[in-house]
Amino acid sequence: MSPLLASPRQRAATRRSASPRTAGYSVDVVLLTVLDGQLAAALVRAEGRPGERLRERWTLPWEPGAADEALADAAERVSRDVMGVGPHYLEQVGAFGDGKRHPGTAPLSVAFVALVPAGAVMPADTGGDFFPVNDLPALAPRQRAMIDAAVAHVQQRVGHAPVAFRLLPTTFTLSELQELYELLLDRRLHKASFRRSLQAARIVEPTDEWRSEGRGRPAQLFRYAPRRRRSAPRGIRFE
Amino acid sequence: MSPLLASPRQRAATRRSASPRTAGYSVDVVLLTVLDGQLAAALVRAEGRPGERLRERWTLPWEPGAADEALADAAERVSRDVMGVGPHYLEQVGAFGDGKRHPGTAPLSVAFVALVPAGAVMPADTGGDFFPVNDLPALAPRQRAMIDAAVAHVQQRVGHAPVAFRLLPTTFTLSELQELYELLLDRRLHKASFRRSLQAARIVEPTDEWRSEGRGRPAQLFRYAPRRRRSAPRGIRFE
DNA sequence: TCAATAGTGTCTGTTAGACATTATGGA
DNA sequence: TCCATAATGTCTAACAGACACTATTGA
Repeated sequence: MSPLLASPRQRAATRRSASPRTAGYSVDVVLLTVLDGQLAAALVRAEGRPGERLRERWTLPWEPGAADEALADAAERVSRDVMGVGPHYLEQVGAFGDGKRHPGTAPLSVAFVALVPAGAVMPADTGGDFFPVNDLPALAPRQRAMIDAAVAHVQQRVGHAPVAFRLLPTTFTLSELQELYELLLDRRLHKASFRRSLQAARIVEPTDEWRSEGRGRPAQLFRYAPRRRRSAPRGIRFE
Repeated sequence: MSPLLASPRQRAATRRSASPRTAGYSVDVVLLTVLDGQLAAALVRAEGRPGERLRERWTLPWEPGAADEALADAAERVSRDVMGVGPHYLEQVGAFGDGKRHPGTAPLSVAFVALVPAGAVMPADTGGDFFPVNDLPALAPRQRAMIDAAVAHVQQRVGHAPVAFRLLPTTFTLSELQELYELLLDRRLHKASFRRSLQAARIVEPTDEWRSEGRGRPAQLFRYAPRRRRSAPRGIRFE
């Protein structure tokens, strides 16, 4: 079988089988997207070991770590194997061990979080699917912990990094953007204040397109377009 | 030699020598404190390999990871080996690999940051010292990266976790607290506003002690005493 | 007394949130 | 036409920062 003809799933499975360059850790990627107004994570079918019963089992996409490679390169490859294209946002979440079980035999896993724009489709040959993070199938405990940490990671960065825009298509309405912020922050936001802050921050620009969504006035579409703007934050936040 | 009589340095060195439970990663700890108005990190003398020249070499305190142990437990033990007591604050920074060299042979290192109150003394038998993070001796590239990331980690959390209070003695003046915030945030703060925000947050309480520091009016000493106070942050911060 | 630092009261500009109003489409 | 949603103007309370002032010590 030529590697050029292998599906992403086959390539990943080949890589996961023991190789000489394998080190004692795995690189796991939590691909997050928005689905039906909820955060959802990509899972792929776990390898069925010989003798294992047939119930469907899922796992985070992962591959064994190589001793001489940058962690982020491995994570990007894992992401591309799942979605067909590289992620728009990829960041390390941390290392997980603590004796919790993992599909691989590695004692340690390095988790990454990748963001997938809402509506992006996972190629069929990936053999995976997106699951709402609040309604996940049974997973290895360590992978469950990595998903929780990835979601917390994104929530913590939503005010300091353009994570929300990586979860939206290139154009979007301001209501969609606000709903996403409310989902990530888990609290309601004031519409007028939200738009005032957006305008002051100068990180979106209007397009000349409008979208009519059922009843009501059509909404203008915007795109992410951060402008040079340096403003030291005022005050301190104690917590 | 009985382990009960061994110094922390000897215990750590014994643990670093290859053991059956060793996995393919190391646990490195960046112990930060405040020294002369600057952030400083703890370094210990590197093991002199046979045939190596005599120039003094330094390394972050570390030990090899064990396959069946929680990462944080190893990091706490490393911290205790350096300072004699467990740290008041310990948090994982992330995993570092990327081919950069490390004193050990591990392809991967998990970095932790620990905070040490200003003025705490490192036991003499540790064989280590604190170095200002802006004036470090030669270090393995991976450890240099871990120190940089640890400092950035603390700076990012200063508004959301009580990291500043872990870098101060149990009692302190409000001017000392403000100077520390200014050091961590790298910007000047307004005195009256700083104290108003402190009062509103109710995270310090006055003691009945005062300290006279050379000339000028003596300052009242405060202690960290967070009270139940839930206030959702207002607004969003775009950046 | 002067100098230096701690601590506080008052004023002002900015901004988050409440509220109301207009705009513009579909049913 | 009515209804739903977009978009925006106005008002107010909260708050950050400027400034000035008092308080209390050592030199």
